[in-house]
Amino acid sequence: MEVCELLHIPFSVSIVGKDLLFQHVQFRAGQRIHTVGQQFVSLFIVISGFLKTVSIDDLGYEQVLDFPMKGDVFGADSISTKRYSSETVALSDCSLIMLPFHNLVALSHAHVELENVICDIFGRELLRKQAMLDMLSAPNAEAKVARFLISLSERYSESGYSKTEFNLRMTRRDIGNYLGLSFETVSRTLSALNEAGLISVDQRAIWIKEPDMLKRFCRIPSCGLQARQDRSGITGWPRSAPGLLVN
Amino acid sequence: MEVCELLHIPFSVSIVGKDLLFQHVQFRAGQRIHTVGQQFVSLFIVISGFLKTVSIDDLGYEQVLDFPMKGDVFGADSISTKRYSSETVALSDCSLIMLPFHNLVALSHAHVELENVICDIFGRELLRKQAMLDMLSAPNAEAKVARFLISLSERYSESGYSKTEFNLRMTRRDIGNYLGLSFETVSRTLSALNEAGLISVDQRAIWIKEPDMLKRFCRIPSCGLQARQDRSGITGWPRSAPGLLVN
DNA sequence: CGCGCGTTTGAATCTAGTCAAGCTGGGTGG
DNA sequence: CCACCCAGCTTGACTAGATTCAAACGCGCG
Repeated sequence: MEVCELLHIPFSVSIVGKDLLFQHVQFRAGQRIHTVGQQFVSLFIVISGFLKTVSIDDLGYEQVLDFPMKGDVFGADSISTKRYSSETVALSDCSLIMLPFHNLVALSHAHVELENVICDIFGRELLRKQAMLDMLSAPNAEAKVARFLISLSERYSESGYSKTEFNLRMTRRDIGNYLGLSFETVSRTLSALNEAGLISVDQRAIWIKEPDMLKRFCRIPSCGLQARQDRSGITGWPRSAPGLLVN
Repeated sequence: MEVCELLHIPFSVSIVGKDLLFQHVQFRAGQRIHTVGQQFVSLFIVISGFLKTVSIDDLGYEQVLDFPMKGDVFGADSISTKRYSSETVALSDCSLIMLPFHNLVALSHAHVELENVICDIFGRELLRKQAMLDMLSAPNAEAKVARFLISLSERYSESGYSKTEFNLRMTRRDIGNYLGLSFETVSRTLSALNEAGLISVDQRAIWIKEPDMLKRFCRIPSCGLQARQDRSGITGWPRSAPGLLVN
């Protein structure tokens, strides 16, 4: 079953042939898959292409929430509200599978082995949000951008692309909005990482030259400054490794 | 059924009497409910008391994720990983209900009307994370703290406490870590809001004097500066209300 | 009473935001 | 085919706002 394949979950033979329940849909770059306020009907799985999902508050301010790509599920954050709370736009031509949530629930009734597929989808969504929190809570701009690049790198490699060379599909502005930075800062930070020899940047093209170095930047700011989390409550110490003190 | 009551969800008579499946547990202030790496067995519902959940990365850096209180469910972010990815500590004496996840799943098999209880729990968790993202993505310290206070206020009022007068149960340091600010900035910002007459602060005691004013601070910085989201991509315009432009 | 933790407040520093100017590359129309 | 345009990107200069370091105060507790 194609769906299971994309999600990397095991599937049993009993459900082979149910593919017809879920239809494929194609979108061109720039098209909107769903909009805010629209009634929630289905989840989407990305087969190919790149997208961005944006929440828009009552005052019209936008906040980029995610950049779905191959194998990702989106729309899950609207399950509880029954209406989409965000909109997602195709950044490139892309093809998706629609998973009408109703069908999914029905299927999981009929096939007990699918029970945890729903849990799994939710779990993914939670992990996704957690990852985003990690980026936003990074100590400074360098760490945020570094984490963003590492995260992209890992997701690309999971989808079978190169882990070290890829193209950014979104604008600096989108990245900045996503990370809570101005787009100038994103641009400057990329230049700085380039200058430092950790990566190579040419417009949208990224080449991660020193992944390990870059990973170190995810925590420790460049100039040897303290990481921001030093401020965190050290309540609950000592931890398992008593030798390693964060301060 | 007490569980349903706490979660504000309807319950049918068919499940009355199943309470015994879920046991109550008490904790004293400072005790740890679960720790990182421990095997995931159950969710917890807060009956009374206040807690904080903290994630701890491989380097020992802490990040406050949540401050659960009456009616909140915690532990849900560990369902997919099978191990707790965070730890939660009691900030005051508190009593909880344990919901062994396995039992919950079994129950939902037996009683179809419970089907969406699980969805509901996940939905709450997603909304919680979204709320946290909103705070972290706020344009500046004032907005973050204002949103934090408003959010607390709403949660208190949902639990039957006063919406305008309450005690902070966590330290400035915890708040700072949660919001991505230094604890000095938190303290200063509270003082500034106090000075401005919007709230009254005395150590842990908070009194929200001008809720509406405070809510305005959630978006618009004090000195009439631009909101940070101005930077966001304005891709996808025009929106439904073409008159309202964010810029 | 004195110790320690949490809090407040001050002063200096520095990061990231803002404003502005110039560059690049892709697409359009003359 | 070339010139133009425009959105996106880069870079510089200045500044507002947050962090850092430091000192002092209040409060609870042994």
